[in-house]
Amino acid sequence: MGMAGMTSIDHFNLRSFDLNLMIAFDAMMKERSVTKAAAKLRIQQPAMSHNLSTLRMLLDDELFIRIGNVMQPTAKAEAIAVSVADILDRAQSVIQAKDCFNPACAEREFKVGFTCEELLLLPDLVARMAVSAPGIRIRAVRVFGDDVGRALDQGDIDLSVVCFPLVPARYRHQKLLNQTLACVYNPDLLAVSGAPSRTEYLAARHVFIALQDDIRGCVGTLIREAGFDLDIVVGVPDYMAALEIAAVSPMIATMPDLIASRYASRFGLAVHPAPVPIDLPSVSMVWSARGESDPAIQWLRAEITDIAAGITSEGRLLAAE
DNA sequence: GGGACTCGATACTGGGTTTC
DNA sequence: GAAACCCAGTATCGAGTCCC
Repeated sequence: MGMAGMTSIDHFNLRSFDLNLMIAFDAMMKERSVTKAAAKLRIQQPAMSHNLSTLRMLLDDELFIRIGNVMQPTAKAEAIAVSVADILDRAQSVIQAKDCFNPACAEREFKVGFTCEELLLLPDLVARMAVSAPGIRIRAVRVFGDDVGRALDQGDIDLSVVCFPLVPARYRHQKLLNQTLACVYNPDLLAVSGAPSRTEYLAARHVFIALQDDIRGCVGTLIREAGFDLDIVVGVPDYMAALEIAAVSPMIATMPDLIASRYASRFGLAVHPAPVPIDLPSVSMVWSARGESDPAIQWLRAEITDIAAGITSEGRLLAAE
């Protein structure tokens, strides 16, 4: 055994350290299974097991402990995981750096996760690409909560645009847009003149965006937590459906002001600030260390940031009221 | 409780590469 | 060119879990 006597990290240097072990470690952190990590790296399970045992010897730590069917990382594994992922991302970017990203001639598909903000940013992004980056394709993916981090880790998405405030510290993030709460309704169907009073708002029937199980959705839940009990009749999975329902029914649709001010006029709907004191979380962009160093993703981030800045500078219909 | 199944670890082997 | 070494493969075992 060539490494006989090499029992701790004190006894090796980078010259003797197989950097593939870092890839193995990273795969274990992401898959939490020797078999799955092996499949991910396209090697057999014993080879992966051997990699793990080598890592255990070199780092003088169990690194992963089997608990049930899951290989749980130890405190030491957790402590070094972010640094290892960062090193691998940087190495990848160095290797890819010679292919300097040129959007005008690049052929690439980006996978972008959205919780529900694609209507705000995607149309402008696609319009820009049609002119300046015709070889770029965008695949929008629906993501929620913890799925964002998982999808970023596994490379299922290149970056994500989210509207919830909790972003794990290991990911980079940037605030794109502040938003307030708006309500829209068809003035021909709902007996409200001008901006609805709080009494009128609370007395109305409502349609909300409900992306998951609860008919109230995130916004409806915020409103209830603020002490307002609304008669929510319909929960729909997208803004366009809510707008269409509000257009043909005597109902109020409540949604972020940026969506409302952009799309309500197409349905002949009146737009006003929602008369409930709710602070909506801002819209943020989240990406991993890979997105930090990948020139292509850097370009995409810059495009999205620029579009968001344009939306902000256009002025806020509701803020002006 | 016991059998079936899953999954990780270990022993051994063979192919490819490196070193002398 | 032969020996040493490295790496990943197969075969097998044991521990844990699931399900009847």
